[in-house]
Amino acid sequence: MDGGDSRFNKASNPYVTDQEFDDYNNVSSETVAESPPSTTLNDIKHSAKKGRRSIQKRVVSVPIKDVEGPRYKGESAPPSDSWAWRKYGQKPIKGSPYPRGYYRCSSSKGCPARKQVERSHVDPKMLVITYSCEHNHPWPASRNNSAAAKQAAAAAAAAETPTTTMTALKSEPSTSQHDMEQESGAEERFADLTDESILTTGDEFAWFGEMETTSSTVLESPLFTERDNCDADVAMVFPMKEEDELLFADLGELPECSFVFRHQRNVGPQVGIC
DNA sequence: CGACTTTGACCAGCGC
DNA sequence: GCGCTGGTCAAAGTCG
Repeated sequence: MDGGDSRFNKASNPYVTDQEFDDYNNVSSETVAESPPSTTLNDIKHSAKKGRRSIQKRVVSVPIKDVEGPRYKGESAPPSDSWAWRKYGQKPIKGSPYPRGYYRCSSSKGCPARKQVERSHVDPKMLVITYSCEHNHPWPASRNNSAAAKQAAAAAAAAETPTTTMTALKSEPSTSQHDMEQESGAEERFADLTDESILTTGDEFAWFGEMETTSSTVLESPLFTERDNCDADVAMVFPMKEEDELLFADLGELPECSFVFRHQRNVGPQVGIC
């Protein structure tokens, strides 16, 4: 559980607070079907309900600015990615003063993707979003069905020269991150990205090319990383442009940065830094 | 009117 | 086996 510190580095990541770091160490993310319970992770055990499904989880921690939208007066912020999420429950969580909201993907019928949104009890300014999806679940083919996606596309059209930074870490099972980076060339792949670069990482992200001009939008969905299964790992960070902030103002919170953490079998968590 | 949120109840897994 | 807790369901209410 100590690997990945270098990636989850507070020194290099201004948004990683002690609390976040602690949260990461405790509940960062896990693959339920594969998680080696070497430590007593109560939160994980309770939240994962392992054995129920073969699901994978991913924790995204985002800073909160003004998350309270007109319809969202609860403790937790609404989803802020490019997919439609429907809230289906809310529960107070033991040990946390903030309730946890349960959201289900409504971008497409039968989409099993879910996410849990809760404020970090140690840092109320941070929002912890836990994505989960069933293993081998085929993600919806068309993500433009959602209204949010359409608005994102509209924003994309408005953005002339998007400044997009993308950090993608796609791992292969049983490979170290170093090997992974060398093999996948993730860094090299994006090293020479320019403002006009089309962000593509293969078929998995082919759809992303359609949305790559959404510059400012922080896309942080499981849909983002897997289409055919939940094995890929991606951390993406999109700096927010001012004009885009205006465009997205009525969509609720669009955090400037997000961090996608995930444990690998032998790698540890990944982190995207903006 | 449809889509969504809210909220209480119910169910299932886990620890003791 | 029991109690605790998290996750989900479903009815009712709200909003655009």
